Amino acid sequence: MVKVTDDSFSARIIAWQLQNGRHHLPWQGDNPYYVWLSEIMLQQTQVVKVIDYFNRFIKAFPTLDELAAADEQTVMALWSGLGYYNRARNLHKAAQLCQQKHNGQLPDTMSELMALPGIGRTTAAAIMSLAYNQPEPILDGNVKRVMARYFKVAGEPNSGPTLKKLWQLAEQQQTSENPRAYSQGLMDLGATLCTKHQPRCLQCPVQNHCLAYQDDVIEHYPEKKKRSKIKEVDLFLHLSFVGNQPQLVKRAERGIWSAMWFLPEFKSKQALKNKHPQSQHLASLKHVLTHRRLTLHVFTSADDKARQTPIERDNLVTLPHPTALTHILDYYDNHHLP
DNA sequence: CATGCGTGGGA
DNA sequence: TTCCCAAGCAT
Repeated sequence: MVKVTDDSFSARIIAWQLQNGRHHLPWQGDNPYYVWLSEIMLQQTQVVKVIDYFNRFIKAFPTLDELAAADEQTVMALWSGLGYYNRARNLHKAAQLCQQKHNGQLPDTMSELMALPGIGRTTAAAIMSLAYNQPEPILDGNVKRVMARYFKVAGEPNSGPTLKKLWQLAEQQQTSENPRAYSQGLMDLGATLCTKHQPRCLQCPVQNHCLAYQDDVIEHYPEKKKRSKIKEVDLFLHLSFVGNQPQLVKRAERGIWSAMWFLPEFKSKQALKNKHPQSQHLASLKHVLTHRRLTLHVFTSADDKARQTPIERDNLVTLPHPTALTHILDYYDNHHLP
């Protein structure tokens, strides 16, 4: 079955990856723990942002064993600022399950991987191909974009029928030749050449057979994602201090910033005023999430405004907290220091 | 199948 | 300013 010339899609992707792809990302290699951790961090997040978090994380937890042995607060604290915090909780749970069920190792089959919390088909397939070099097709945002253009796949990319087509195409193109380079190549291509805006088609290794390129409709594929309506939400928050430390409470297990430490929240201004009659309005800050547009109405006690030193934040290093907390504290410092 | 779940950067 | 979305998954 030796082909003299292999002009297939996968062969071109692999050749391009080996020559032009990324080879020095800190998680690249055959360490399944590194690959897994990076894949979780990279869900809906960009590489440039993940690198620092990844390096800090493996410094604190160099192995799966050490992650499993850590307490959840420490794990989540290292996730602070990265968003989608249930990823961190699921990661920690999954590490403990690996110890209970898989002798402390990350499993190497699709079904076992997908049985772990936080791992779906794409993440499992990424681990299979990148860590174990097994031929398993991935379909992340990059691959969806590449496939949708190359094969001119119409339809909203996350709708059932379109997803089915894209998965079929991903399966058809999958190769057993060099699964690691192939998966990495698809992602590298999507991230560096086949970008959403201004794709660099002239440098693309599969430009010759790309249907969207041939018809000059690259910018129309894939279709735009359907977006659910963003709701406006008002939060009423109370900022107080003991010494220089902001007083925080752990949020509920469900909802936005679940189980994260934040300012005490009230259902209304009236409820806040009832509990803290002396408090005064400090500011109303906007904070936008994917599906919510938050207005953070922050109230603080009059006496607090006499503070002359910056807020003590050392305790925040070990407390899981959302970025919004940092923004509020920054605002306070910027308006109350001499 | 629709919705919930962060954040920051680019156009 | 506003919109879009980046290596998705759970419910």
